[in-house]
Amino acid sequence: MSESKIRNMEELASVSGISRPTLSKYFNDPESVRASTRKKVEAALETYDYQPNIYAMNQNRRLTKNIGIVVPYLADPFFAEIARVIENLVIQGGFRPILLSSHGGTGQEIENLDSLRSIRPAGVLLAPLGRNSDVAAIERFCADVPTVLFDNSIGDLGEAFFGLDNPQSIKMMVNYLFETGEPPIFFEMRTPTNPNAYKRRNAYIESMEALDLEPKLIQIEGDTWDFEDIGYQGGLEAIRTRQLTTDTVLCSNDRLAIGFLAAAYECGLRVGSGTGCALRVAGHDDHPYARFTCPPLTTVAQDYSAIATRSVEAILKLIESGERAEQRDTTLFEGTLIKRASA
Amino acid sequence: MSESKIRNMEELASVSGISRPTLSKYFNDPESVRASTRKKVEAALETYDYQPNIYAMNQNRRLTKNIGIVVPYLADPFFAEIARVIENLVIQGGFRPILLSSHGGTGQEIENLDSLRSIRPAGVLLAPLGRNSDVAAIERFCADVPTVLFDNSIGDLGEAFFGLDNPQSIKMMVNYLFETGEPPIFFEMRTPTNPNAYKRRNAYIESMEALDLEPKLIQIEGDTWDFEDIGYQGGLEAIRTRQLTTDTVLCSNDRLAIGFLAAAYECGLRVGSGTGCALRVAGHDDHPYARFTCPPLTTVAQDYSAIATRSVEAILKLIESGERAEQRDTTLFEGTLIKRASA
DNA sequence: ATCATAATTTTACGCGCGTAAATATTTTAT
DNA sequence: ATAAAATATTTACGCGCGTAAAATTATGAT
Repeated sequence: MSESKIRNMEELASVSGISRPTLSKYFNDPESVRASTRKKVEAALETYDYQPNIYAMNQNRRLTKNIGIVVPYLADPFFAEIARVIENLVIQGGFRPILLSSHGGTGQEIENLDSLRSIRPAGVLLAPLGRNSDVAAIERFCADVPTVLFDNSIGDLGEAFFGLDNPQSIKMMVNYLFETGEPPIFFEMRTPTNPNAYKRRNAYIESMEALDLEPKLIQIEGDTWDFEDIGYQGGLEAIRTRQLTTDTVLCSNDRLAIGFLAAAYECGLRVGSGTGCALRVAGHDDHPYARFTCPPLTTVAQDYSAIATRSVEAILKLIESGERAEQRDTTLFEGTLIKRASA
Repeated sequence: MSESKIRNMEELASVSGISRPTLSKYFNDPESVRASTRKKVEAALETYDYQPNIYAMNQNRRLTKNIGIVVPYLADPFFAEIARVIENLVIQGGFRPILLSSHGGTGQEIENLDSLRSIRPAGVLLAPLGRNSDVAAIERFCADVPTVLFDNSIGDLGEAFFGLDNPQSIKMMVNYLFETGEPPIFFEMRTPTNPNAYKRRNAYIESMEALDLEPKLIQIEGDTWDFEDIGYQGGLEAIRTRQLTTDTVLCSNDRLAIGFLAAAYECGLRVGSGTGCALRVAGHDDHPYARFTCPPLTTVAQDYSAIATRSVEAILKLIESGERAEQRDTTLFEGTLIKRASA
């Protein structure tokens, strides 16, 4: 291994005996050159340690190998996890993932899209903020860049959408709670930041009415992404002002539930389905920490992996075909009931 | 706003009446041109909506405006939080953050560094995996790229290091626990992935000996980054096999503590410092969720913000000066005791 | 008004690679 | 062996911008 550094493709061409245009072709897609030349190139690459200048490459290519991934809030382990899976799939697909978090802010989301635009990505996977998204800005972005939405849909923006079937999952949970005890009251933010939350509220109401039960909502204030704290504060308030008209609470998501559990604990309410428990609490999403709450949280698991896989497949297909989808492919995955000790 | 799209700097030059080299200078640093020209450029920019091609810029600049940020595990909210703060500071500094997670894997860490190398960053902020890091690879990287380490130091690699003063923080916690009850047993992984853990172990032993107490360790197995699960499994085992020779447990970090709390709950052990409690549990790091465990977790807060701020300052200074540090600047911040209900 | 200084413009070249067209070579089929 | 098809090479140009040097213009203090 002489390891003499090579500065550009020209030099690699001379030492490998392969012409520069062919090398260019090789780096664009190794399969596009004859097997014998591929071998020669790879042999040279092993002794000479060179990699093409990514800026020069991308400046001239019609399409970069970049795929943007935008999530609303990376400090939320749910999004961190799904982003991790997506990143790996993107790399496997031969592309370079660019992960950006909107940190819960409209401005940041737009900046992220602008930032992505400036690197001319081949495609983008976007989990939008939802209610706080600048719809017009996203629409413009989707017009310019092939974009697949996940987790959270906005109108019919994007070439495809993959997410959870909220009506199904909430109905499943409501029915389960009703069958095993008192019907649930629904604990949520009054003005949620995210469309899924609205769908869940509506699904709760419909599920209750289908059971001939009266829906009851506890709607707490809060407009940040500190859901645990919002759930905690709101939980304290709800408990102290005796808003709990039933012993069963269904939280709109696990992070709210984690906060609510902390509030219940502080108020001395024992949570669980066993005897001696004052309250049952269920969440939604199967947050990575839901297994470790006290008691462990009954919830609905989203199929992370399916959402990630299908989203990546969709964007890769779009990129490969070079065309836009004739019609938006919307796929909703069913949730799975995860029974734990809390309800 | 005619909004006629402008394709390159040449065109902007003709419509703005400013020469292209001056425009180039402006985009490199708006402050470097005369105020009157700056105004003209910005006026043109408002009507013509143009932004320089980032690839062409970076191809020719000596230094890009990219700053890499590498954290060991982004699904850990601690790193997600600190990364978020760092990202913002980097943007404020006029640079473009590139956030990468090593996902707990040596291979990924090296890939991240290689990936960063290929985009020729002006500097890198690296929180290494620690024990699992490929030290030689990181050393080579540091030789090529100005790098500041944080959270976790490796030998004396990097131009600077900012992290927690583990001996101080652990001693503080041990003393607190001893003064308010029984001395703590130390709950940790046998082969931690991270140097801080070793420092904490040693600090625990020294702190106990300083108090003329016998250090006791519970060392559990596990080599992944699923600390909650490791703490949970290890906690179950420790409780069931009666390894707890005292009623006070100091966990090496909050994520282990979260798992341990779940185990204690499952075993029916009431945690807290009040009467009727069987166990006191303390953690370390002030994890974002530590406030919401049941009971809320007594822990040591790291000064996120100081670590982030100082790290960014250091890398910006290095970049600006264009020189390497004469000697490594190592700064350890003191932890703050956060008293909650768990101990 | 005068001059020294600072900023800008002009001109020109280079960065590393993509890509197209024409030509040459290799592979595959007959 | 020979022709047809596939692949590689040669040549040449362009991408959008950084940057250096020299010439020009604007600025600000006296």
